[in-house]
Amino acid sequence: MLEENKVNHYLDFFDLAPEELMSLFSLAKEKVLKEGEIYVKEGSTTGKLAYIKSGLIRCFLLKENGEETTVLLRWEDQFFTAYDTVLFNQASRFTYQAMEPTVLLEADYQVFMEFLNKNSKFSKAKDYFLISMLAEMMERVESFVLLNPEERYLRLLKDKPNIVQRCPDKYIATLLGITPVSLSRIRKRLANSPIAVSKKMK
Amino acid sequence: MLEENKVNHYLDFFDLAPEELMSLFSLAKEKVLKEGEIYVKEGSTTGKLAYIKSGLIRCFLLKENGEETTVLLRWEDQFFTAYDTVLFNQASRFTYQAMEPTVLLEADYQVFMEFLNKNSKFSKAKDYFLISMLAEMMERVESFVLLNPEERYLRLLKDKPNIVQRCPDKYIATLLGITPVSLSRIRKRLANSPIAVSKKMK
DNA sequence: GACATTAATTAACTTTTGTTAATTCAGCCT
DNA sequence: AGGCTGAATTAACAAAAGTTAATTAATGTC
Repeated sequence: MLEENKVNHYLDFFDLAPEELMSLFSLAKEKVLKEGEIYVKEGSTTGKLAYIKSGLIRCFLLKENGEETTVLLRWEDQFFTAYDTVLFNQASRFTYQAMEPTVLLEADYQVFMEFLNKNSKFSKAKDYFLISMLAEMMERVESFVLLNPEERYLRLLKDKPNIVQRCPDKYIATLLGITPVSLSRIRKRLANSPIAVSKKMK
Repeated sequence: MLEENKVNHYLDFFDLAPEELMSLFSLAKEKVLKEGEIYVKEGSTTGKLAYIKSGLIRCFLLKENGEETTVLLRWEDQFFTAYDTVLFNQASRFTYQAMEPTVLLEADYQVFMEFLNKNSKFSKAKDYFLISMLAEMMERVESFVLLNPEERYLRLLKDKPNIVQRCPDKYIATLLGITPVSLSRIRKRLANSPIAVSKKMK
């Protein structure tokens, strides 16, 4: 289960009765991951939906040359799925790995969605999470078309400082669409001219 | 209204009765845009949802230096909204402009959503369009973290050749996160070594 | 058809990134 | 403490992208 303050937040925010929220949780089972543990491996076809109670999950793709590219990070209070499995019915091209000790609530995607569809009160919650995810992806697309790598890094630092801290730089680099070497150079540039930082942050 | 084949497709795909689909259309009114016409201007606060019957809409942002960056293209059979207005209740940072003669079906976002929520049969359709949009944004994020500009251009050419054709290169360039000058160079490189093209397309 | 306007290309130059490899740094283990 | 491991930094060079401006091509207008 969730902590009491989160439970109350969801009850209030989505206007649910306690029994309704409980019936949702009854569909999910808890899963504990150690730091570094793989949750979904590339090639997997399990259509699970997971809610992150605590921790940090990294979604990455293994390229032909053996290098990893981090595509997505998900953290506490967010949902995630192996999205090409669930949306396109394909084997997952990505691997999902815990970056920290992580606790998930896991349910079958189809079962969960059908359950949500049966009760219209859940539909608001479903929309909320879908739209949150969509908004986040739009913001990311924006950051790619509007900002250069240095500006993207500064924005990420500003918007999600604790996520940057919890994740090695090499993963942050590929998340930003650049190489770890390049990120290191950007960090050096910024350290040498802190004026530039505040100017760009405005 | 829509053409008959599209109507039939939606009736079938979402398992709706003709009256149900009609009741949806009754919420919307048609709007015709000339080529180049502005549909939503930066700073607008109108929370409309639009379905594109035909045509092509460009969503762009005007930067401080006066340059336009194209953030998003939407075309026939897709929905779109001034998303920062609807999702975050802000004045739109973006302008939405018709690239071609365009016909929209337009409805008030809040009214439309409340209507959809009243009938669970519409919920499948709502999810479908939300998830389609999400999937498209995820694919775009992927293309930014996994591909370089040349590869992004080749992929766009491959996946959406007719959209590339219908839109001036300078808008395609900023959509890919690069400058028009750079896109022109990429096109030249590809023209000079067509072998590279087929290799990269594999 | 000549002119005006805008898009696309080319050129010249600067800045940044990618690549590969070497070096330094930091955490961890026994 | 010493040594191992992987992350981060640095270096050196090649390749690509940004910037500004000039040139060419394409399109529409009178």
